[in-house]
Amino acid sequence: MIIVIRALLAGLLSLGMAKSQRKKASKKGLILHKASAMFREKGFAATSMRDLAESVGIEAASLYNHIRSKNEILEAICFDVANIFNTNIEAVEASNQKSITKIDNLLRFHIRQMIENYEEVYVSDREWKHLEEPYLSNFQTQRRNYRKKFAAIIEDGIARNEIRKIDAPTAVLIILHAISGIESWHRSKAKINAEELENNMVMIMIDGLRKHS
Amino acid sequence: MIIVIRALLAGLLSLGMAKSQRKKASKKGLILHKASAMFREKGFAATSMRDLAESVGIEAASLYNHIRSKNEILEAICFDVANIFNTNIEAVEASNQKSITKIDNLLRFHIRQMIENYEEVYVSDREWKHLEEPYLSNFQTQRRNYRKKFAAIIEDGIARNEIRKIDAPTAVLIILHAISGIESWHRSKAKINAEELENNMVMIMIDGLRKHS
DNA sequence: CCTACCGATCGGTAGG
DNA sequence: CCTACCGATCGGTAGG
Repeated sequence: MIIVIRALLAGLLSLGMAKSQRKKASKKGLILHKASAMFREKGFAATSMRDLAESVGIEAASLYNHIRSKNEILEAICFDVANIFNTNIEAVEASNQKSITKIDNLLRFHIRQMIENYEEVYVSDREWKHLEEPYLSNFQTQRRNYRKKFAAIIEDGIARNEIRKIDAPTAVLIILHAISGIESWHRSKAKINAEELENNMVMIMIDGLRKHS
Repeated sequence: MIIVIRALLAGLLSLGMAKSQRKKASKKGLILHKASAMFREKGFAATSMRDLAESVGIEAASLYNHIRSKNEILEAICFDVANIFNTNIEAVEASNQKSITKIDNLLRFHIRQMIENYEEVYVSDREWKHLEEPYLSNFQTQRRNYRKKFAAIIEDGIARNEIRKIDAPTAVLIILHAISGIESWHRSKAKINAEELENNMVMIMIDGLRKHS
């Protein structure tokens, strides 16, 4: 239990740190960050340990002084990100806010994570299929639980008459995937800035496209 | 030009056919369909030609009597899907409907394609990064153009006062990614049926989550 | 952290 | 469509 909390805090801290700090913190941290960038760019399966070693600036064999295997790298990335989101949704759940505000908060947290912690969040979202057992099942369970919590908040909002009558799991699906669209924004040199992007996304998701005149 | 039109029609026809028909049509068709399923499940890079051959029921070497290379398979899948969506958006563009109706149509077309033609659409959306030049650049250009056309329809809706004042490219980003969320629905044995899913998605995207009482 | 190297597997070809 | 096989590259280890 203590170990879980420590791992969670470590994850929060390392991902909250500025990039330079995170990199300098340890060689392992540098490896994880370089790996995130390469896994996002080329995919986990298409990234070789030799590719990764080159971007870190050492020989492939030397990587194994810091990590046990290629899969361990993916595990570290995926579970760090999962911990961050789990911690946040628990805080939001526990707060005494209106449902629509809770959703607004979750939305903005997701968007900011996607912008500030881009490579890791992206990899966690798209490459987790390459995890091996028992990590794969563990991750899938966490994912399912997160969505259930999110859906419960929406259901609650419907019951309180703050949110229109929709299928909550479908709404969660849409929201989570919509946010992953920031990937394209991130890559396209952003015509609009991060704040505008966030406000636009929240507005579209919460109030929709149609103008109610 | 004639070749382009033929390829386009062939794509439309083969993807419009029932699965049994498509499979029987040719061994190449069977290979493409099995490849779509495997590329979706494991990713392009993690799928070997030996895996694919086994699922088709022949030896790996025999695949090369029907296709030229592993990459050619990905090209066939990606460009078939791209053609289908390009053809549709051109038809929608040319129609004389209200902007909000055009968007509704595009949304429903995407959702239906994602449901009926799941493996291929998914692969085209997530695995195109593994295309090689010049196909990669060609595909990216088609993608960019599609989004521009979609954004132009939204801009038009804003100008006509049918759509609220939002950043159109951001809206396109959200919409396209939101729809790819159907992947999760598809895999999760659907608590709600396809029609309900479609209506829920359209309602959420067009009118938002918040209830305007 | 490196050199040297392992067995396994990859995409693909030759020849029938 | 198969058997037999190619060179290249993979993740990872031994030993220093």
